[in-house]
Amino acid sequence: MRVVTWNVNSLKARLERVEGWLAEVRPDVVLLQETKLADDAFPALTFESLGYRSAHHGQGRWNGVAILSTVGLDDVVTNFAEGVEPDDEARIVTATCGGVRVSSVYVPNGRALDDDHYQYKLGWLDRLREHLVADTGPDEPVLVGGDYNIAPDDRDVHDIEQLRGATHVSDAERDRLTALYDWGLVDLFRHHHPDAERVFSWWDYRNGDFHKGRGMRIDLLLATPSVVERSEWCVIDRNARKGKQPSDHAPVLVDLAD
DNA sequence: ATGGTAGCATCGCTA
Repeated sequence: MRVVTWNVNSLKARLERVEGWLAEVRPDVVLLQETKLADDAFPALTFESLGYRSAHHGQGRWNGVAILSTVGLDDVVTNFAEGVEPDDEARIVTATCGGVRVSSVYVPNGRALDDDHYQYKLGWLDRLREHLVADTGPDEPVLVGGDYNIAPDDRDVHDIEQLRGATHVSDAERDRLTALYDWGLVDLFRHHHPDAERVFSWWDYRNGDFHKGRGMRIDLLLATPSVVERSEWCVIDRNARKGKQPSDHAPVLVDLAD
């Protein structure tokens, strides 16, 4: 079973590229972020024609997350699970696909450490943990993938000194990530590439950052131990960031043994 | 120190 996460930065602007990539890579489960679509504008029929069932949680204009699956799509939960304060924005959707409880998450950016949006980000990450406690357990097969807008450690950014005092690398954000690890999640890319440095999943459109190798690894596939054990391989498809009208994020892939 | 690009939707916001 091949599972991927990809922040597409507008599914409307990216649909052709996404379709082409799906035809080439043939993932079984696809976690999308930043669809920027209302639910009634989500191209479910397009994906159906490619063999995918889908669940979308959108609001139009901004945010929006989706799950596509060829291996079943059951018990869909939009927003946080029952018992967790719902979020005003469309940033999480959860479903059971091929026996794995998967979530597609789009963690708030944070903007700046002194911005209210940063407090929203920290609170959102607290609620993500509460969601996991309410929805499932670490002994279950769980995979929470998406754009976390956090670089887990200093090897996951191009130049840590330049980023001091910025979001994505602050202690408080990384503490929230650690809380998810403490619950039972493991960073699959880091698990498979313990020594990797400067391998990124996002590059700013500006300043030719992609071509200069200046990015961050902020798109993560986090999984519980039973999924980690089944994982054979985890990569970031940097090629998908190339060419005309790319998303500013590259997809992250994992293959799970049956 | 600033502003650079992209998407959506306006004449600014978000990233």
